[in-house]
Amino acid sequence: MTLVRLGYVAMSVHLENASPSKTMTYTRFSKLDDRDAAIRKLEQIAETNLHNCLRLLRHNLAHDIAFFRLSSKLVPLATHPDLKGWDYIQSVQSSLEEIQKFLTRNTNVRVDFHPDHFVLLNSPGPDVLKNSIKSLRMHYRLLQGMGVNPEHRCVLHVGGGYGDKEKALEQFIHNWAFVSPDLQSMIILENDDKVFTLSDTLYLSEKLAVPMVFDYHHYLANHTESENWREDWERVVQTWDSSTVPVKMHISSPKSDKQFRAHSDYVDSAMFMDFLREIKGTVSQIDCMIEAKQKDAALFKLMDDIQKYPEIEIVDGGCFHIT
DNA sequence: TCGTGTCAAGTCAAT
DNA sequence: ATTGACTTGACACGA
Repeated sequence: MTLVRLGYVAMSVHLENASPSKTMTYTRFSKLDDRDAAIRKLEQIAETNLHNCLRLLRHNLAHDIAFFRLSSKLVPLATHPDLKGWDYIQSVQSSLEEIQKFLTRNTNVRVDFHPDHFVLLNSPGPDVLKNSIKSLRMHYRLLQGMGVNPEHRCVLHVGGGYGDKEKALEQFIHNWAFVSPDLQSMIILENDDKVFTLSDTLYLSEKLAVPMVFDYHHYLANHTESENWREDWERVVQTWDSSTVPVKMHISSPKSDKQFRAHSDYVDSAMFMDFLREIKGTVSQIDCMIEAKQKDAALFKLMDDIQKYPEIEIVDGGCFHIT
């Protein structure tokens, strides 16, 4: 028997006016004459985002959803070079504490981050690496501010291929040494849909002792003939052995045959069931992050779709057993 | 209030 | 060498 919890990404299609990603672009910021007022505006936006984030967590609680990806755009321009010295954490301290209170009361809730795709740890460019580390530091501070243990809370892809995949993998290992241990401990790695397959990512995960997030959709889009995810599944699970959080994976469905890599509105329940039948019993618990255009609506629909299967025993709105 | 264009980021394919 | 696609949500602006 395996306990499965479903989660969704950053924003709700049901909760209105609750964006956690409101922003101000640098172009607009730089056009404002009063810099102090502009920074106060940024702080207001950040507070609104964090407040909406808390509203989303409450919405999730009301629907028994205990797994959630936080937006990486909570604090606009936090890592911009022109805002060096801005103590953005201090400015949103009270909002972070509100979230901390919520998470302290609801210790079963798992939150994590997936930084935008320009956070690249295997880049051969020193500036790209430096900016990536800066962004990771922001994620780390936000987690700390929310009272969340940052360990294994941040999903990254391996990065760019740079025309030589083997070299790019070794570049990751090389660059890893420049990432401080506290940031290293925050990271988990995911196979991607164009360059780094399950095997590639597993290689890094095992070498660097970083848990691996298996993305089934990416696997379908990007794997070699010799690869069969079932053969590697035990190794994926083992990368989580020393973690304090359960095994995590990503679930999504192709938009179409033509746009196979793009995310569909909803998750195909038959495909999901096929997957679950293969892995049931191999782990006691697995958290599945649903990456679908319809966000929480896709989660609700999937819960609804799978209840008809006899091996599924619904626990609550976002959680079930498979036997 | 609706649709269209712009904004950020880095990589990569195309020209 | 430069440009545009890719991706995604939000904002600016004009109708």
